[in-house]
Amino acid sequence: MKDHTKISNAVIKRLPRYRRYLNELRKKGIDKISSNEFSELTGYTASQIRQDLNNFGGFGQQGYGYSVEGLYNEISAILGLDKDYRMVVVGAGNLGLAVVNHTYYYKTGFVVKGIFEVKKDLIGKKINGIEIMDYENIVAFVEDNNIDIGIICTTKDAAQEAADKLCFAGVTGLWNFAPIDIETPSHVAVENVHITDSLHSLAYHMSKNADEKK
Amino acid sequence: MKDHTKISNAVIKRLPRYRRYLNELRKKGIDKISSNEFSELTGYTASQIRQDLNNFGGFGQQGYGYSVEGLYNEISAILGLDKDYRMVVVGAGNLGLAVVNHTYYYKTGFVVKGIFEVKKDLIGKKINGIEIMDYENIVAFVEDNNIDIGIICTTKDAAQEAADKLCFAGVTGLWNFAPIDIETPSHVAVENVHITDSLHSLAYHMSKNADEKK
DNA sequence: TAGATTGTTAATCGATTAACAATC
DNA sequence: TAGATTGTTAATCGATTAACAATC
Repeated sequence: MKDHTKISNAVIKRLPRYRRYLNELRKKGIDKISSNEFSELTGYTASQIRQDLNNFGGFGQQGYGYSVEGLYNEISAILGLDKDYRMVVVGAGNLGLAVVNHTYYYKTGFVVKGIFEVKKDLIGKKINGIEIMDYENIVAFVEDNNIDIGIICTTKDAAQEAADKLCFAGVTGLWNFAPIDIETPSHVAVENVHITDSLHSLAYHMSKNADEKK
Repeated sequence: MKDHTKISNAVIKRLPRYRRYLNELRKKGIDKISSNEFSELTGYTASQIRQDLNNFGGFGQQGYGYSVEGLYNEISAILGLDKDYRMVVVGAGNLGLAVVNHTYYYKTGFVVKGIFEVKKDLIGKKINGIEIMDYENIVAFVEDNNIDIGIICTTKDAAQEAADKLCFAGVTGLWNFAPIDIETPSHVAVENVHITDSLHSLAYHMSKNADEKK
C-alpha cells in the first residue's frame, strides 16, 4: 500500500460508497468487476474509480478487472474496519437510543459499551443489554474500558462540554449528532453529522424544482 | 436575486452552515458582521463567503458588512425555509421515531403528519400525537393530505418500494435514511443520508491518526 | 471626506476526466 | 498471441483564493 498521508477528503468520502456496492456484489456471488461495470453501478466514472483506488495501491489486474472480495477487503482495511471499536453514547434521548439500536442491528465491529445520561430517572435502565449510567461517571468509565469513540447525542448546549470530557478521558474519535461543530485536539478525529443541514439541502432542491416548473 | 439555476452543490451545502451561524449571532443580538469576522466564525475564507453569497445577489453593503438578520432571512428564503413542509415517515422503528421526535423538538416548519408501518401491532399507537397507520394506506393519505416529503426509515430491502409509492402518490422530496441509494424521477428531489458512511470516515481518520503516531 | 468592506474579475489550485502505454 | 483492462500521465474543468476597483 502506498503512502496515503495526503489523500483528499473527496476520495475518502467515496470509499464507504464503493465498499457498500462491493458488499452487494459479494453477497450476490459476483467475484470480478471492471472499472467500467463498477462505474455504471456506482455512478462514478471509471477513470475516477481507477484513480481513487490507485491512491492506495494497484488492486486490479490488467485485462481482467478487480476481485470483488479482494477489493472489498482492501477498502475495509483502508477505512480501518478490520478491527473493533468500543464506543459510549452520551444522551439517552431518542437519538441516542436510535444510534444504540442501529449499531446493534447492523453488528459491524462498532460496539456500544455504555450509555450516559444526566436525567436521574433514566439511569439504571438497560437498552439492548447496555446500561444507562450517570453522566458524572463517564470519565472513569472511558478510562477503565478502553473506549475509542464517543457518540454525542446531547443537546446543543451540552455537546462541547461532553466532547471535552471524552477527549480528556482518552477517546480518539467523536461522532457528533448535536447541531453544533465540535472542536477537538488534533489527535482526536471528529465527524459532525448535521442531519438538519441535509433536510435544508432537500428543501432547496425541492424549491428549485418547483421554480423550474413555473 | 440572480438566476441561480446552475449553482454548484458545493455552494448549496455551505448555505445551511452559514445560516446556523447567523442564527447564533442573531440570538446573541449581534446585528452586523463582515465577511472577515464571519470567516473566523465559520472557518470558510472571507473570499469564499462573498463569492458564495454573490451567486444569489448583493446582500452586503460596502464599507459596512452584512446585516445578520437580513442575511439570515435571505439564506432561509434561498433554501426554501420560508414555507412549511408536510411530511410522512415510513417505518416506526427507532430511527423513524427519532426523526419524528427530532422535527417535533426543533419545530421548524417541517411537520410530520403521519407515520406508516407494516407491523400490525404498532398500528394505531401515537407518537407526539401523530398516529401510526397501516402502510397499505400510504398512497391515499399522501394524496389526500398534500404531503410534500416522504421520510424513509425502512430496512434496505423495503426502501426503494416505499420511495416508488411515495413518488407515485405525489411527494416532491424524499429524505432517505435506509442504507441504499434511492432512485427517483427527476422532479422528485432526494437526500440520501448515509449515517454509516460517516462512521466509516471517522474510522479512517482515527486509523490515520494512530498510524502517524507510530 | 477617509476608511472600510463589499462585489467582481483574474490567478491559482486541486480534482476530475481523457488518453494511452503497460501488462495480464 | 490478441483482447481486455488496468495504472498512470497529461489535459481539462471547476472551485477556491487573491486582488482590487467600486462604493457605502
